Amino acid sequence: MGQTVSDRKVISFENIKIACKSCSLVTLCLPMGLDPEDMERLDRIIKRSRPLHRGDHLFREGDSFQCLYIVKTGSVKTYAPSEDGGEQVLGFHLPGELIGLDAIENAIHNCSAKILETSAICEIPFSHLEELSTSMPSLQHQMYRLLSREISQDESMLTLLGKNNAEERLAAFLLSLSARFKRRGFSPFDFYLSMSRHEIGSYLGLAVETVSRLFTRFQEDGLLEVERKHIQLLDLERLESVSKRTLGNKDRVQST
Amino acid sequence: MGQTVSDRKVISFENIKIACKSCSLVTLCLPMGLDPEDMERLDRIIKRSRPLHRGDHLFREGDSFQCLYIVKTGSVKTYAPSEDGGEQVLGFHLPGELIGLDAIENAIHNCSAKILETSAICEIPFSHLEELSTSMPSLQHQMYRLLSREISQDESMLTLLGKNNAEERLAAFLLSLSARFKRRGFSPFDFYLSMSRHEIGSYLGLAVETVSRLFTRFQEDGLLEVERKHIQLLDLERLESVSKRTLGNKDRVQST
DNA sequence: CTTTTCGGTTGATCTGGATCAAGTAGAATT
DNA sequence: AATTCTACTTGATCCAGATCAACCGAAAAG
Repeated sequence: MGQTVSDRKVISFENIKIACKSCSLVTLCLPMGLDPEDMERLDRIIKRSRPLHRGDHLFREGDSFQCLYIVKTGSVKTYAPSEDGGEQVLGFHLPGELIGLDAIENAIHNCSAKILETSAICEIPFSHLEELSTSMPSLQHQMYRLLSREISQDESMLTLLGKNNAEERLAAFLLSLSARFKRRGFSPFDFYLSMSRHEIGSYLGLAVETVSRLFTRFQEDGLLEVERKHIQLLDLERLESVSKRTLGNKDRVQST
Repeated sequence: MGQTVSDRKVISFENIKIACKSCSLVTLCLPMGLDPEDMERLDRIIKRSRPLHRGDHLFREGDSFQCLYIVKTGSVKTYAPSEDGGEQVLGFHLPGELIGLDAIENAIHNCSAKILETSAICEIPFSHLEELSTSMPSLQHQMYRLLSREISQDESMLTLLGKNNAEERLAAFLLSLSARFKRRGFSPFDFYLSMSRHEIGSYLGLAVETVSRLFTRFQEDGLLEVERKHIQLLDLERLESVSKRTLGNKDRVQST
């Protein structure tokens, strides 16, 4: 109990706490680009929880904002619950991705975050982070970049929902996952979907049935192979072309 | 030429340059909450251009990112152009609102910003701002808040596009404008739309014709009075209820 | 003043994807 | 091993909103 987070001489199986500097995500995570000394200072304020399980909440809409969260392993969804029990999925978060940035403004979470599969999560008390960043220009810069990136991503999502039809949306979604897995050293062609069809539909503004039908069609067209949660992308290039035919692009995939 | 921006003893009609401390937007703009001394320091890095006109670009997608922009008077739209000449409108920006936050990450603008009506714009070199914020915790805090707010706004837009039908979207849009005008000391009931029906449609993921028909219907239902760009909201409460009936809400407006 | 242009409106029709309905198969529970 | 339960799939139908088409009227251009 008196032991601080950074004392990790004892490694227990249940409580793996890897410092940033030895974490494989260091090149795409918050500490990216910090010099060793700064990284050490940041490291000291990060808490590493024991693994969380499917269905656990990191936080709920309305909770007071204390920490930012980073996925170390596993995956997390964020969503805006609506009164009638429904939800709008706002994002799926893979290792190295920051969660909770939308809560800084009024210190209240305005979405909920739920674990999709057993995950390790790093927890960063925001007040400490902010304080630290006043004396660490490189950390401040990194925060600006990450916040800005989140805005860019949301904007491209707005474009996707505003202009693209169902098949374009699903293709773009799969390609985005593929690219993100690739950056993390996983196969970009062969992966497991930790989210349900329903959640994919919500994220893309589509009904479950539409998502299901599209998977079937993509498979018939030879674009991919899907069985339950396991998906293999067979033709990234064609998937790419499916994701961005808005008008006039007549090289349709024939399903005969 | 040797005269600095803060020397404004000579006031010319064409070149009105009001310091932040005497600007009416100070309570909702970037310098919000800064103490007088900090505000003065921020003030010195802000450039105030002569008025820009409808159709002028603040920046275009692909431009290198140098400055953030703040609307002082008038209005601006941001949009993502697509190859085929189309565009996705990403936002409409009113006085006090910051433009360009999505460009920080890779120092390239990934959307374009176009003036909707004659507007005065403040220009803030980001490198200076960032530098200043390292020595001004309150400014850094304000930047975090504004970036976070942008994310929240984009997320509620995602929800709007993902879950709400055409009439809910338009009602929500009008209410958002109304609230923002109100905060700025303008009438929340009676204002001019500086954007075209087409731009509203693009922003809301709807066809122009749908927007036009909805205006007509809302008018028939007594919710508002609209003539060309001039709009009067007659019943904010009912508009509110229109904006959030997703399912089951049966108190439909009868158009008889 | 006349003509053109362009933004907006209105009507008619069409369709992508929602909704409704039924069935299937894995995984969890007994 | 039997029984839920839940996620997913597939088919049939429907409808909100897109698209197509025609027209109108304000404002800009000649």
